[in-house]
Amino acid sequence: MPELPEVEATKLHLAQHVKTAVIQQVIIRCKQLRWPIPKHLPQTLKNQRLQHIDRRGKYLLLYFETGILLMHLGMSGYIRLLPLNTPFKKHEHVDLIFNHLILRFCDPRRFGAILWTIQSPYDHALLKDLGVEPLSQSFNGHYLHQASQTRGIPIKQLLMDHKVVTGIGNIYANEIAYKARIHPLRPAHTLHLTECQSLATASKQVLKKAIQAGGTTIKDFQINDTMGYFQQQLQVYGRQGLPCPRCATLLDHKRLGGRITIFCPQCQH
DNA sequence: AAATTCTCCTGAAGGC
DNA sequence: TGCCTTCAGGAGAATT
Repeated sequence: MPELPEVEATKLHLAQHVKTAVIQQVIIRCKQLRWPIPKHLPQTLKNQRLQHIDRRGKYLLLYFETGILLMHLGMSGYIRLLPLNTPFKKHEHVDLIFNHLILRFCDPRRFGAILWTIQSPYDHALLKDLGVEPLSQSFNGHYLHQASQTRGIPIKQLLMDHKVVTGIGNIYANEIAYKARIHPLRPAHTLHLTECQSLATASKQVLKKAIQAGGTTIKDFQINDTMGYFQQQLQVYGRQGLPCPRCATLLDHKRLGGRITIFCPQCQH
């Protein structure tokens, strides 16, 4: 599912192929995503040039001349760039048709979003309370330690709290805790500064590596809903009951707020 | 304020 | 073979 690395890879992909392109037409085949897609979008976007593409957390920001298109991929969303006149399939809900290709938004489970805003996007209700970017310098051991002090939830859930640090979902939270050798169920306020530093460092390493893997995949236009960009590199996610790659102890798992949490009972403390 | 639960949706997987 | 039921998950909204 798309987390920060997949969204970042998508952003780079779009920047490479559709930046400065002009929209010819917008087709909405299904408008009911997480929220309804604004009805006026085809009319508003027609003939507008895509000026800039950005990312905040898991949100893609497409800057046009009169406003910004906010896109979120939810948990099953993906974007494909296709030749003009490519027939659509099931779940391919929206086409932004440029003069040289189609930007096609697909999302089987429809937890994604496509919204339009004319205000500063960082003042938008969905973005204004987001925490720091995990790859920025602001995200470090001190910051995480500070944020942990008042929280009793498991540290893994804190890593997934987008008001603290944005863009980390279930898969990468598991991977990060594993890499840092921190037990994901540890109450946040029990973590020492050095442990928070390990988590911050591990976060950057895991996410950067995943972005590279995603970028490689996307370059070949292989992007689709079944291919995991980072799947080959996952150490714990989806591997419950299998041996820990570090010490061969069988990986344990627990449900945490509805999310599967996998860890090595031996080498994560 | 912080934590928990509910909600949207579909496809895959498992049980009988 | 086929029809259930369960689950997975992002994250805002509603509750506790």
